[in-house]
Amino acid sequence: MPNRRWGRADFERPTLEVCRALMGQRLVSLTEPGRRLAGRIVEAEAYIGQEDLGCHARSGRTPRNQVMWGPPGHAYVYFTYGKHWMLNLVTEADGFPAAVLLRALQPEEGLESMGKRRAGRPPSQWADGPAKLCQALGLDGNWNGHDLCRAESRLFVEFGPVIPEADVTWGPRVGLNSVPEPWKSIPWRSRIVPARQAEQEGGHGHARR
DNA sequence: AGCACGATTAACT
DNA sequence: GTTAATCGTGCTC
Repeated sequence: MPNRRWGRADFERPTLEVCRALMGQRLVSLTEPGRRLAGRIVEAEAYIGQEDLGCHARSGRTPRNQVMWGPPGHAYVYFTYGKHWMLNLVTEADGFPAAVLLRALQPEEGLESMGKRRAGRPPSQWADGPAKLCQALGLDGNWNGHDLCRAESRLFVEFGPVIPEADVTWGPRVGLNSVPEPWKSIPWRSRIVPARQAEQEGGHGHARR
C-alpha cells in the first residue's frame, strides 16, 4: 500500500503552514524507469507575495516567475547564478504568488542514482542545499510548471511522519544579502533540528549544513 | 543594447 | 573566512 500523496488542498494553505508541514515529508521522483528517487524534506523557506521583497514576485508577474502566480501544487523551478536550478512548490490560492523553496533533503531511496549525479561527495552532501537537491534528483527547467497533484505525476510529495514542534526550528532565509528589512531577517526558514534528522530516518546517513 | 546581480556551490587562503 | 564561476533575468538608457 503506497503512502498517500499530497493533494491540491495540502498546498492551498498559508505558505508558512505549508513550509512547516513539509518538514519530514518525502519528495519523490519517478523519472527513472522502475526506480524511485526519494528524500525526506528537512529544510525549506517560505516566499510570500509581492510585498515580500525577498520573493521573485516582488517585481510583478514575469515570464520567469509566472508559475508562482498560478494554482498551488505546481513546481516552480528556476535557474540562477549561471549554473544552478532551484525547486519551489507553489502554495496558496490561484492568483496569489507564493511558494516554498526546498532547501535540503535527506536521501532515502535511489541512493545509487543520487550518488552518480553527486559523484565524489559523501551522501551527507548529496542534497544538503537547494541546488544540490535538484542535481541529486536530476531536476531542471523542464520541470517548471509541473503539476505534483495529478495521479500520473512523476514528481510529488508523499506523507511522512509528523515532526514534533520541538524538533522544528525557524530562522532567517538564506542568501538574501541585498534584500531590505524586515524581509532579510524574517524567520521564514524551517528546519528539522539536525540532531533529530538521523534519529527519525531510522539509523541511515546524516544530513548536515 | 548594455549592465548589475542573483533564494548557490566549490574551491581556496 | 573569502571568492570565482557563469548566464538568464529584469531594469535602465
